[in-house]
Amino acid sequence: MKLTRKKEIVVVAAKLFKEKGYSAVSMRDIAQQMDIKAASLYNHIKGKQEILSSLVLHVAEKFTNSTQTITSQDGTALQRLKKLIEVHIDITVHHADAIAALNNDWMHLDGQDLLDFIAMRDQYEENFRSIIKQGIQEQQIKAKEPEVILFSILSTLRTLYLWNEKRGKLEVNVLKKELVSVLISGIV
Amino acid sequence: MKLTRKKEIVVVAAKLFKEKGYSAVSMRDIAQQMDIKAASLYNHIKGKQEILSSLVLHVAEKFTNSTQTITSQDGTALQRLKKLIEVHIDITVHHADAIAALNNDWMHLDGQDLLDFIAMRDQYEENFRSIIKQGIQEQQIKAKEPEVILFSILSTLRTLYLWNEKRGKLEVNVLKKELVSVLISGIV
DNA sequence: TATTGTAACTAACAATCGTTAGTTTTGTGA
DNA sequence: TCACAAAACTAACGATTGTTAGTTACAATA
Repeated sequence: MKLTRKKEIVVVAAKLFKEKGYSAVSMRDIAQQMDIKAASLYNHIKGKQEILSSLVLHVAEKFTNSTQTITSQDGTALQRLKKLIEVHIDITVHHADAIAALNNDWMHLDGQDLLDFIAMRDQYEENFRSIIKQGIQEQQIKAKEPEVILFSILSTLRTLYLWNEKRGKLEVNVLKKELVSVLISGIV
Repeated sequence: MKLTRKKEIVVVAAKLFKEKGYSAVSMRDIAQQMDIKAASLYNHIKGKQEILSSLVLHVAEKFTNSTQTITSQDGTALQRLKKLIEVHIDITVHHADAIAALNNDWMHLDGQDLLDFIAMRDQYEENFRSIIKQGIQEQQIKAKEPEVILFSILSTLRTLYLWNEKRGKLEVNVLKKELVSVLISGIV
């Protein structure tokens, strides 16, 4: 595996991107965090853009593939929705920093990477939307504005990465159970 | 009102910050959008930092004051929660761009501005948390983990600014009603 | 008309940015 | 021990950053 050092860079960069955003983090910042000089980074990566795109596209694929798998399998809308929330939590717990970049820095991708990202994001949303519409049609889900439901669940899931640190003692399985309950059944 | 031109700058900057983030927007970008040169901006503002802080602190105060007012008034937890959601929607509709900066660029504040912001944010969250705990105590709200409930509602409200453009045809009052329903009663 | 304040301008500054070229150190396998 | 590749280094580049100094255009007021 020659990839070891490159991955190290990406992981370190992700942590810095999460704190200050892609644009506010310099190559010298990343290098300093690794105790090397900025120029040395270029022995392992092509440039700053490559760090961002490996970071963002990799985790974007995970999300898109997950929704794709779920929508292609059997199940009621509610079963699918529950599965979707759980998968989202799993990915978030393991890739919190990358998700920060996905949420906040995707617009700094360029060229084909940007197009690819947008395509994946749209497909992800569309899969999510279809599950909700299916649920409304099957009368498992209230006939509210589908976009309001989509938005409120999606916002919560997307921001989960911020909250993961403070999660602390809360077990992942407890979090899954509670969040599924809150998002689906409400709080009253 | 000598403030006219300054406010113009802040408004223009806010729109740019929303698209690319504070760090990726240069003073020359802002100036170009106003059809003047970058140096001319300094006839009206002290620097880039001042743009950010007027933007962020102003709207942060609105939020903190709102929750403060609500928690100081009479009402059940659910009534307060409903009011909180509605107020949040109102502020978001009128200050979407500033909220983008508040969400994504607050960490680029410096000195006292940063401390003030964090204090307001903490106070806001604490007010929110106390309402939920009150609701659980009064058995109006399910005895779930308070932090999970707080987090899921707060995430949705904080990300609302992103969704405000796509809201389009949806009336504000309809949005309020639907969102209150979804966040409190769930979707089933 | 003369004056004054506002708001624009040009030009330039030091600092920092991502990146490249060329060189030296380091570790590994023959 | 020697050779080679991996990975670090120094030095520097052109571009861009936020900002300052000094000057000019223009409108309102006295």
